[in-house]
Amino acid sequence: MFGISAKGIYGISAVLELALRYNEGAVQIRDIAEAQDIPRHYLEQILVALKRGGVVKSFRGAQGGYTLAAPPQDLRLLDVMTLLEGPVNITPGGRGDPRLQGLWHDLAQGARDRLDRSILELMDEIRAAQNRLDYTI
Amino acid sequence: MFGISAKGIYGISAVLELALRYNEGAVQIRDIAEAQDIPRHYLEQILVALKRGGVVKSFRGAQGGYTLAAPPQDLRLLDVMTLLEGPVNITPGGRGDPRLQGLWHDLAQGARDRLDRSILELMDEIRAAQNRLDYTI
DNA sequence: GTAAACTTGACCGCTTCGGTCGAGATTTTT
DNA sequence: AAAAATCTCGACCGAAGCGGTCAAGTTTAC
Repeated sequence: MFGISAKGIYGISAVLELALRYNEGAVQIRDIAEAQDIPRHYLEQILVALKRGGVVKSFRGAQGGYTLAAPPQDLRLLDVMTLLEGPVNITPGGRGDPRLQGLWHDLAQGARDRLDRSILELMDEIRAAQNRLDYTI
Repeated sequence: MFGISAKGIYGISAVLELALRYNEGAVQIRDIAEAQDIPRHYLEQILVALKRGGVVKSFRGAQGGYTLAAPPQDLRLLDVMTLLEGPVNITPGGRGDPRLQGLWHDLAQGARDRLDRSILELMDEIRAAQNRLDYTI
C-alpha cells in the first residue's frame, strides 16, 4: 500500500543528481542514468515529463544535456512527484462511505506536507544524515 | 499518486458499517453491500480477506452473516488496510538513490501514524464532524 | 558534414484492479 | 428430512497501469 512507483523514485533521484551538479553545466542522460542506476530509455521519458513541467531544461546536440530549470531552493519535491505520478489524491472515484472523506483527506494532506520542501532542503537533510553517520561510526 | 484502491476504501466502509451495527448480531453481505453501495460479489472477496486476518467473524446458514471479531475499540484501521492493500511500504525494490531512503521512510511512517487508530476513534471523529455540521447550518 | 545528443512515439509483456459468476458447503428453519 | 438462507471458494474477464525497450527522426556543436 502507498507504494511510490519507480517513475517517482527515479525522478527524484535524477533531480537530486542534477542538483548536486548544478554548477557543472548540462549533464547528459547517459551520465545521470549511470550515476543513479536508472534504465536509460526509461529515464528519457521521465526527463521529458519533468521538462514539460518546467523542472528541468534540456540542450540538444553535442555538449547538450539536462540542467535544473531553477536553483535547488526554488524547486519543490512535491512538484516533481506530481508531474510524474499525478496529484496526491486518495479517493479518485466517489466510492465508499462519504463520512470517511475526512480520513482520506487527512492522509493525502499528510503526504503532501512531507513532500512540500525544496530540493535544497533535501540536500541539507542528506548531508546532515551523512554527518550523523560519520560521527557514529 | 498515493491513491488508495477501491478495495481499501470499501473495506473500511464495510468495517464501519459493522461497527455501527455491532449490537445487532450478524449482518448479511447483502445488507452491507446495499448500505455502503459496494458490489456484492466484490465485497465477498474483501470480507473473506478480513476474516482471514481476524478482523471480522462469519456465521453461515440462515440468520448468518458477519460481525466484527472484536469490539470497535480493539480494531485498528491500519490492520484493516494492511490486510487489504499490503503493508505500508514506499519503496519495494531497492531502486533509486540510497540517500533518499530517509525520505521514503518518513513518508511511510506518516501514513502509518494517521491510520493507527481504532475504529471507535474513527466513529467518534465522524460523530464530531457531524455535530460541527449541525451547529454550522 | 558528421557526430553527439535530445525527441517522439510506437510497442510489449506482465501484473494489478475492479468486478462477475457459478457451483458447493454449511447451518437454520420448518 | 427437506428447504431455504447464507457464506465459501475459485475460476474467469476486460481494462488499465507499470516498467521498460526500441527505432527513427531532429537539432546543434564543431
